[in-house]
Amino acid sequence: MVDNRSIVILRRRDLPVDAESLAGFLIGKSLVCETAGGRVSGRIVETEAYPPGDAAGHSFRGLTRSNHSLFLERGHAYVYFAYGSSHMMNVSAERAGVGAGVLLRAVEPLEGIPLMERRRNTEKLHDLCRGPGRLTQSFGIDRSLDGLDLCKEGPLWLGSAAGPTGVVARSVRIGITREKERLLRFYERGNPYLSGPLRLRA
DNA sequence: AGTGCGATTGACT
DNA sequence: GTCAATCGCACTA
Repeated sequence: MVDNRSIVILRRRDLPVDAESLAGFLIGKSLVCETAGGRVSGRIVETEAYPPGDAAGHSFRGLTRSNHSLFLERGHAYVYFAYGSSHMMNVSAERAGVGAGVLLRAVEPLEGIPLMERRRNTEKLHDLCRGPGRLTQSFGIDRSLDGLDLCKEGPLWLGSAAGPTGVVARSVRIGITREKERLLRFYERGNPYLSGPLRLRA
């Protein structure tokens, strides 16, 4: 069972200074969004690392107007808009000036489920936060939160684990064409709220 | 100024 | 399982 009162903001010094380590570290931790609409939160159950020099990463071609948040000190939000329909959220993952991120791919809904249902226009618990575009929709995350410090009080922050974390497994990343063989996707084994094909959930 | 392409989703066979 | 919608951005000229 989950106890919301035990969730506290993660301190930056607790975050590993490395995309791959951070991606594993974030499994089981909390994501909390508090806006005018209300408070929603969930348990991070699936992430992907996009380390420095990774040809699949958005920082690969260097600093640009839209990807600058990836180059912020670890623990900042990088939010971008893809396919004309979906926002995706990353956590910047290295020291300042180095471009790297951890993509949040799935979250287990905890608080604010009715609000998530309205934003997603479905009452299927499974489909609320399963997938990078879906979880940002449920949480109300868009480009206005790009660059936000997630280790600080504010509308969006990272919290400690609200309960025990299961076995963390890894696999290839989903939906990319370059460096597709690298095992940089992390997930809580067997969790029912994971995205991706069944064979990548066990 | 024009072009091509996604770290996806939802609808459909 | 397949497939099209959709648009911001980087790249070419």
